[in-house]
Amino acid sequence: MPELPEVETVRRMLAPVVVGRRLLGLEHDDPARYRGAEGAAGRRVRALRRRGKYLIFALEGRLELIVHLGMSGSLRLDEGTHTRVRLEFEGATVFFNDPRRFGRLRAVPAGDYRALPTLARMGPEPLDRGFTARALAARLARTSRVLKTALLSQEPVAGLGNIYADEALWKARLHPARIANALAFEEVQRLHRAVRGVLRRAVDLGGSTLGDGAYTRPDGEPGYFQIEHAVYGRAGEACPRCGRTIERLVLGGRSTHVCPRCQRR
DNA sequence: GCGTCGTCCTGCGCGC
DNA sequence: TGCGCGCAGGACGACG
Repeated sequence: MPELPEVETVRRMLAPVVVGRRLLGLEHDDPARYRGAEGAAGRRVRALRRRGKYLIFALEGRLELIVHLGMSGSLRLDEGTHTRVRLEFEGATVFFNDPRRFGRLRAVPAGDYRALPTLARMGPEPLDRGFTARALAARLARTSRVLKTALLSQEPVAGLGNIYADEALWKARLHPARIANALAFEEVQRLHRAVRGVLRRAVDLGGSTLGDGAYTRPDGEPGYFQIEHAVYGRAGEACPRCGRTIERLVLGGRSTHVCPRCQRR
């Protein structure tokens, strides 16, 4: 499923194709789901940005086309079997492929994210220089949720989904059911390092491509970070750090993977 | 204001 | 082989 590394990979590949080009039109057959996205048509793309898991087409006239890939969405340069939206640019067509229809497209005035509360409340970009352990600690201190749920909310830090939250917590040796505002600063520092390390490495490898959800890059090629997953999707296998069997539990309704020895409550 | 839970949607794997 | 069921997942609105 597309999280920060996958969305960043898409952004890097798509930017040379669309930036500077005019979005001529936008075709879809689901007005309820993609309502308002047509307002983006006719405008030139000034930049293609990413904020957390959101792709932001910055258009002329201070408008933004916001794309969230949901759990199964991809932006492709070839038509797939589940194309939901066709974005016609000058000289190129981009296909929004989304089997499970969890993805969203929306045109909004630049910076006006009232209709997108998660984007409006989004925490700092983890790979930015300004993202420090202190900043993470301050945001974790605001909530009494368990760590896993807190991280998935996008509020302590942007861009983590189920895969990278599990991987980062394992790397930081923190149990996902720990209470966010009860961490020692030294533990927050470990989490801060782990989040950045995991995401940087995943961006370098083009993200994760798993059988289910089947994220691919715009050119149809897979990412390779799944080969390095330590715990996600590996219940029953040996922890790569200590050899203990990895367990699967459910937190906040999401499957969660832990090493019971490395990650103590 | 905060946290939790149900809902959206569809492909896939499993059991019968 | 074929059918039906349950699960997976991110964001968001409803509710307590």
